[in-house]
Amino acid sequence: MSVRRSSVEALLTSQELDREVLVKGWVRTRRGNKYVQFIAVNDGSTINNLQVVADAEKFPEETLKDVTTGSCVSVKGRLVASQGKGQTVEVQATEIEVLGKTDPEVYPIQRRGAGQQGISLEELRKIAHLRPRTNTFGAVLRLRHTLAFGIHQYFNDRGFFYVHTPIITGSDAEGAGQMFRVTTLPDQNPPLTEDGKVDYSQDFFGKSTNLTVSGQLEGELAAMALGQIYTFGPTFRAENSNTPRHLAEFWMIEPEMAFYELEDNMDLAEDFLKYLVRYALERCPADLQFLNDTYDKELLNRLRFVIDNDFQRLTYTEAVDILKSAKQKFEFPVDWGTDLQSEHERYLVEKHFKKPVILTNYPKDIKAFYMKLDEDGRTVRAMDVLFPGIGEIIGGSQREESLEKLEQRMQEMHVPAEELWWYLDTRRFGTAPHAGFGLGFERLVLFVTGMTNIRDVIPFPRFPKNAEF
RNA sequence: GCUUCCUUAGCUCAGCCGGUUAGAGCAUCUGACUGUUAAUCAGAGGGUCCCUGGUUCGAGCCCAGGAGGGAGCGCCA
Repeated sequence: MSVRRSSVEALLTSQELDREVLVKGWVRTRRGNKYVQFIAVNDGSTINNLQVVADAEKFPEETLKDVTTGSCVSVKGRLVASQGKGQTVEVQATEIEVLGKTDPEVYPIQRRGAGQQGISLEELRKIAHLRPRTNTFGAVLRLRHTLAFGIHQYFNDRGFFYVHTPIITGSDAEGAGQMFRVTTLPDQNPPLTEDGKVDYSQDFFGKSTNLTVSGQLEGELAAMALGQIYTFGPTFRAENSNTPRHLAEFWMIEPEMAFYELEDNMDLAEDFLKYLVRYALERCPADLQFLNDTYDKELLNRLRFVIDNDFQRLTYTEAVDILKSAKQKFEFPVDWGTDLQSEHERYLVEKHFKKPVILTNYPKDIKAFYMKLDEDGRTVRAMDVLFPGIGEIIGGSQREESLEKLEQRMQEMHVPAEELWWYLDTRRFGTAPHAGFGLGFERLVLFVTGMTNIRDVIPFPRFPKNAEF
């Protein structure tokens, strides 16, 4: 009778010993002597490896020769209590088949030796197709999955509906940055209009189209019918941003809620982030422990701290006062009316309050047209959630529900109202107070994994001058 | 886009004031060892010193330009 394949995770946590098992995975290391060989096998189900023990005499020399770091093997054997000290169980192999060989002279991911640093994260970026086979990227990708799943879990449990907003958009008025053009017109000699410009009326959609920079405007449409919704999809920014916190292609979560005001929005954002951190701690303890031990000894403490403490809430105006009376000297001056610099945000989060901060009620001139004006007419009901190390993780606001005020803001900020006639219709027909925010998914993964470069928390990062793989 | 730093073996890095044939650890290969744990021990192979040009009797090292990468800043999530 044939034995079903077990995952490494299932075998390592199994209470049923002394039974026949089948396991398949990739070889991390092999060591031993001419009599006994130890093969560390990993199949991605867990960060931990399964130790396969092979009596060298029972296997042809050619077989064991091909069991090299990076090769793929299928092993049948007996799951037994380990005689060695490093693990509780191991597999005594009876059959080993090499499913895929690896030339160790060429395979770039080799184990590192004692006291060695090993391959760097920068080097691994050049081999992004193989880096999931490392402990680090296995841990990061499992955490990424877990967080994505947790997001759906959170919203589904609370009656939010998942809405798919378009990835190709016909409006370039969203104002969230440079966009990538989508076209099927030929690169050579595209059709031109009479005044010599490219004639997009002959393009696929009959107009100029781009990749989305945000699903928010469409999300608002859905919220004004379904009540509370969220989007979770890819987002594209053609900005030439060269930092460890920006990608040209990233994933964003954008909840939008009818009848929510700014306070409700903040409550949701804070509860949501705490839920996700807790979710990751509960589901991925081994991966987080590895990241904590390997990269950042404060990671687990920081995650627990976020769960256990209220976020500090204050207005932009209060923040400016704190910064102005701060003893620290800033490279850029603090002035009411100008946007805060990274150094200012970092001071508030990392030095002054030493906890996540929610800044609200920014001056209207530095925020988007759709944010609701405060009574005083100077500020808007915006909120930014600032986290240590990564800065703005969430940006959101209560939306302007008054048609007249919204139209006036659009005029002031030169947003073409005719292009957004459909957006304005929500204010024209049964408008309601509503609010929402955007969470950068990779920034969340950055925070939870303790990685320091956003290019290391997405499988295949897209950034200026880089679209390999 | 701006500022700044970096680029030497598969990887992580040394390389003196510009001076013969460019080094180490790990990895890889060969051998030894009957239970290893980032195995150990012995040996071997492995280099377009990022590219182009210049200065010099002589350049890994100095100069100029270019490419790639990191970090900081801007833009933002």
